[in-house]
Amino acid sequence: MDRARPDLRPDPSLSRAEMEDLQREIAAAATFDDDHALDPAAVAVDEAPSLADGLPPARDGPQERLGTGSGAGDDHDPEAGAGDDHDPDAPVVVGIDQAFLTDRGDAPDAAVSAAVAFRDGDVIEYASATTPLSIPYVPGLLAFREGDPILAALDALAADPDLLICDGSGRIHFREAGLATHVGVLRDAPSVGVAKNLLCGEPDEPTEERPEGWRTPVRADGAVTTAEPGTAIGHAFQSRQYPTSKRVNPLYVSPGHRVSAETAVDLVAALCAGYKLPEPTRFADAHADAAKRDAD
DNA sequence: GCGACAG
DNA sequence: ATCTTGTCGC
Repeated sequence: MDRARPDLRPDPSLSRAEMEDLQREIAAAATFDDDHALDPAAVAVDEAPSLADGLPPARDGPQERLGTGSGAGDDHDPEAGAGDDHDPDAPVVVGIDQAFLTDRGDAPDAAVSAAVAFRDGDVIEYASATTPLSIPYVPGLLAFREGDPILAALDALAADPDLLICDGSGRIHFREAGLATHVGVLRDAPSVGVAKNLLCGEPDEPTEERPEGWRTPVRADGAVTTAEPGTAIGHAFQSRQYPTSKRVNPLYVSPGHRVSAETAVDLVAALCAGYKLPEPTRFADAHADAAKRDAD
């Protein structure tokens, strides 16, 4: 069945009031439960792949990738020709991140979106797309600035995502409709939001100086207008910590769509392999930067 | 009116 | 997010 909702696209030309109304529709269409039995153990990344040798060539030429409806984007397959895939039936996890092109004279600012697909701990595909930006960043309305660019990168990806890891909030949002939730509902794909800063809500416990692996629920506060105060909407998660130097801040993980707050953190924990960011996000971040550098 | 606010 | 070298610590 096709439950994707392309009609709920985060159109940047909407008025602020219309954007907020659309987010309430997104939240209503979203589900913050585990309908999709995604087992964290099935997507776990045990050993962090090397960022150095994992990235695609600086400049991608025409791609002979079949399967995706073509796109305005460049992609690359690092394993082409080298058949060392492990479990071809394991779930595909896609990390997404953006880099930005600004102050380019006449050219408008643009977002360089990267999507990197992982399966059974290995990178199986890279894709990216450059999209002009029409509106500025406004707290709470991030999906209207980065949504279309993200969808363009996903369109350039041949792999079919079983889980999307977005950079930003999901349910931890004023109307429970953050970037991860918006993208997840549009594609009807399980999604999780991973943010480096807390948008709203209140952690159950102080987050300072916590050991690696520590987590605490983030509950709705007065800023979350669509949920009863106290509702668990995500978690603060200490994904990495140095033995001596105590400086790493926790990640703020929340459900995007079709995943519970508990499973969302479990999935992110399983996707972390020694670095602060989960591997799919770490690779998407690096690929977006590389694609940006190569922009002419 | 003031504060708070993902990327 | 972005502008950016060195530098402290494991």
